[in-house]
Amino acid sequence: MPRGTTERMATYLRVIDTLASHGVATAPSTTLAQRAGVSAAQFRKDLSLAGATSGVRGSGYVLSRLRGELRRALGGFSRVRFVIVGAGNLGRALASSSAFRRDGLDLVAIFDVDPRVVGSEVAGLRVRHDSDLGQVIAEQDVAIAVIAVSEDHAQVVADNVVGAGVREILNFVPVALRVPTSVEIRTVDLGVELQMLAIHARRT
Amino acid sequence: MPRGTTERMATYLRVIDTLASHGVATAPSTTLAQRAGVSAAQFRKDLSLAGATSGVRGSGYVLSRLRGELRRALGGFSRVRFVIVGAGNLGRALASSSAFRRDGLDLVAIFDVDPRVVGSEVAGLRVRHDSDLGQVIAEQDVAIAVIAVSEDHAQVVADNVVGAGVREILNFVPVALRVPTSVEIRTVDLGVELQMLAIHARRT
DNA sequence: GCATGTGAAGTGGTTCACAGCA
DNA sequence: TGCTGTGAACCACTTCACATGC
Repeated sequence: MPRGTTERMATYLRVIDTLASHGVATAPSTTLAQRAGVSAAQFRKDLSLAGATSGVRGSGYVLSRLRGELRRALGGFSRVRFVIVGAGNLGRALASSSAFRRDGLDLVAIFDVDPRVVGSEVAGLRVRHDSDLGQVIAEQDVAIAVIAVSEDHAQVVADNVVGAGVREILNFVPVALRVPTSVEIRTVDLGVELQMLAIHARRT
Repeated sequence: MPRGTTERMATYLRVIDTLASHGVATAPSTTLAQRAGVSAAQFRKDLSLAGATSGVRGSGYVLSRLRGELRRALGGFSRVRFVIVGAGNLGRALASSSAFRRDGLDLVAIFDVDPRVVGSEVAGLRVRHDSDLGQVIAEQDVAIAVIAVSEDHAQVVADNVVGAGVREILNFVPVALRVPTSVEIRTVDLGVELQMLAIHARRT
C-alpha cells in the first residue's frame, strides 16, 4: 500500500465519522472525496489499494461498513501504547491534541525532568520523571515513544527509550538521532510547511 | 523545483551550518548527504535542480558559497512576516520552537481570545486579542497566518485573516477550512506520523 | 442510469551511470 | 584520479476512462 494512501486514511475516517454523526448512512465517492480534499478518482483508487471494496454501484458506500474496512486496512483494531517524553509546550500540546487521540492508540504516560513540571496533570495524566521511563515502558509494553524535549537532551532520551525496549520513535526535535537500525524513527519538522509557504509568499 | 527538493533544503542548510561551526570549510557530496540522511546522488540532483552549481570537481563544495546558493534558491533573503493565532499549548510551542525561527521569517504577533491568556508573554511577544488581528495584519504587511485554535473556532479565524489580507495559511487544526482559491492553505496533521508508526508497530 | 473498481496512460521524482573537468 | 553535474532509465503514485454491476 503506497505511503500516501495510508496517510489519507486518517482523513477518510474523520470524514466518515463526521457524516455519520450527522445521520448520513450512505454516500458516493464524490461526496467523501470532496470533504477529504482529494479527487474522487484518487479516493476510489485508495480504497482499491487498501482492499476496501464494499461500494455499491449506483449508490455509493455504506459508511459503517466502509469504516470497518478502512480500520482493518490500518492494521486492525489492536491497541498500541505510546508515551510522550517532554512535557513542555509541545509535549502538552501533543498530549491534548485530538490528532493524537486516534482509534487504537493509547497514551499511557508523559515524562519530564523538570521538578516543577513533574507531578502536574496533563491530558488527565500525572507527569512522571524521566527516571521512571524504563519501568513504565517495560511494564506497560509501550511500542512508541514521542520525543518532544530540548535539542541537547534528545539523544539521551532516544538512547534510554531504545534501551527500555521501544521499537518506534516519533521525533519532534530538529536533530538527527542515532538509533539501531532495528528501531523505526520518524522526524517531524514543524517548520517545513511554514517554510514552503514563505517561499510561495516571496514569489508573489 | 520539486516539492521534495525544497523540503530538504532546510536540512541541508542545517548540516552546512553544523559543519561550518566545527571549522570545516569544504566537503564532498558524500559527507553532506550522509549527514542529511539522503543519498549522494539525490543531494547533487537537488543542488542541480535548485540551480546551485558551485561544486568543485575532485574536491567538493565550499560551504560558505554553497550556503548562499541554497538561500537564494529558497527565494532570496527578503523577510516574510507571519502571525500565530491561538496561544494555547500548540501556539506557544510553535512560537518558541526553533523550527519556526528560520532565516527570513519574522513572527510579529500572537493572538488569542481567552482574557486569561491575552497580555501574557510568549516567545518575547505579548499575546494580543483576536480583535486586533485585522489591524496588525494590515499595518505590518503580514503574509502568513498560522492557525492553532480550537476546532470550532478555526473557520472564523480563517475568514478573519483572509479578510484582513493574508494570502497564506498554515492550519494545524484537523478541519478542512474553506478559503478563496487565491489563498494558499496547508493543513498539518500532527497525528499522521504517529499513525504511520502505529501501523508499523501492529505489523511487528 | 449511475457510481464503483481497476487496467492503462500519464506524471513527477529518484536513482543510475558516466561524461567532463579540476 | 576524484568528484561534480546531469541526461536517461527507472520507479511510484496519480489521473483517466471505461467495463462492470447494482
